[in-house]
Amino acid sequence: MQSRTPAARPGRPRSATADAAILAATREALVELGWSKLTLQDVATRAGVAKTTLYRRWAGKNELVVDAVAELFDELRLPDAGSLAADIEGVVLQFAALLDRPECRSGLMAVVAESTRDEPLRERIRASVVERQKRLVVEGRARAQARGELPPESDPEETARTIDLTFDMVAGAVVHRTLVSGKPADGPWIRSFIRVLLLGLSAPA
Amino acid sequence: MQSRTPAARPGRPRSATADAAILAATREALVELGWSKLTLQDVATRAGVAKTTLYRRWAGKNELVVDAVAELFDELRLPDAGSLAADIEGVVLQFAALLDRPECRSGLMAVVAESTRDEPLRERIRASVVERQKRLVVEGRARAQARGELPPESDPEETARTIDLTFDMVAGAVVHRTLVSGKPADGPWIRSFIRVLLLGLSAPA
DNA sequence: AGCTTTCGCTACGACCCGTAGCGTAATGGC
DNA sequence: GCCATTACGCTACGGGTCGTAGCGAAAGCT
Repeated sequence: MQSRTPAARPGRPRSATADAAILAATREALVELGWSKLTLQDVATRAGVAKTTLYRRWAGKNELVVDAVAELFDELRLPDAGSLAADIEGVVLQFAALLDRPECRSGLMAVVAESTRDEPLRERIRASVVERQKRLVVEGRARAQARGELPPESDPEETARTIDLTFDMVAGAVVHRTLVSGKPADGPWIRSFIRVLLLGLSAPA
Repeated sequence: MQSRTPAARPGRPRSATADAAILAATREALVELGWSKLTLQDVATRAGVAKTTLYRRWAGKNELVVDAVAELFDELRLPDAGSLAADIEGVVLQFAALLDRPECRSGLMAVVAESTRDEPLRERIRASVVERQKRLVVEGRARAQARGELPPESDPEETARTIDLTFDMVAGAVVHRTLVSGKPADGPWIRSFIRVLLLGLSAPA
């Protein structure tokens, strides 16, 4: 994602091993210390590299944590469970498991908070974390429409709005349940959530 | 909320004026600096008090910011607009306006992130911010059931679960839309959100 | 008055930040 | 193989914040 110049430059290339060690050390420090007490000094020591190496690759703590957390979201997959409700349940279970990991809990919300006053950081989060999640919504929605479980749409703008709305409702509810209410997004909760999402609050129990 | 001892202690009482000045200065610093660059040094100077006074009243930055932000949530009211959809729209509009204020954006998410590794802080947020919002859901739900817009429930445990779910879905969606997706929770968005919330995604357009 | 608590002020050691400079290691171009 | 170029480890630095301690003065309660 850095650019289209994989190795066009002369000179000694950057160590990919160091990159992986630094990101792993960052997650380790997030687990033990949390975001606010995490220092680049400490991360460098854990990773076995010099502090200056960190500053050569990342602008600061925020960018480093975004990259470290973003790797976790690579694991998200959309299972084909046969029905829309089952597909959503599968994805949300994975998402809830991610939010259960301490390196994700403390890191993700912190950088989102920072991104409210840092537009480049917001864009970095959008590209490496949010977009990866939203793609699952797009695929799941396409499948459901093909199965006739969701009403089709013709207007592309209306479709984009519906996808955005669905994404904000699903991700927002799970995040709020987990991090604000502080209760687990487990199977029973997810199923009642999906019922409301698909049928609405007005539907009888 | 501190205890049942309003002025039972002898000696010089704490200055209520200083309290208000400190909380206002905290919000001002949040707007100008954001959470991560906010220092208690700076807040004390803005408020015209000594730094040591801050440490006598608050354990640290997190607790101070929670109290400063919590005051903003006092403004939330549940208007009686005649229908459930209109009531929700009124509340969500207020909530979106709150999240539009920079002192709220940067402060609220940051302390929520911190609360993932600080149980007392989580409880402080729950009591002074979350509970205040949830009460709006409880009232709105009661009104809607009285009007016959929502199915009644007999099991009190089931009722509590439904209220929690509704709260997480509403607050989560608005927060995610505003802070993660970075788009405004304006009138059109709110109305399409309410449609899905009440009728579900399966409902035809 | 006398007691108690708060307040402003100063000072302190500890820590982290972000950068600079140096010598050395590793690679690509010739 | 040689050289230019870049990455790396290391050390050191000024500047800033943290959280605490100690002091004398101020302000309220009884």
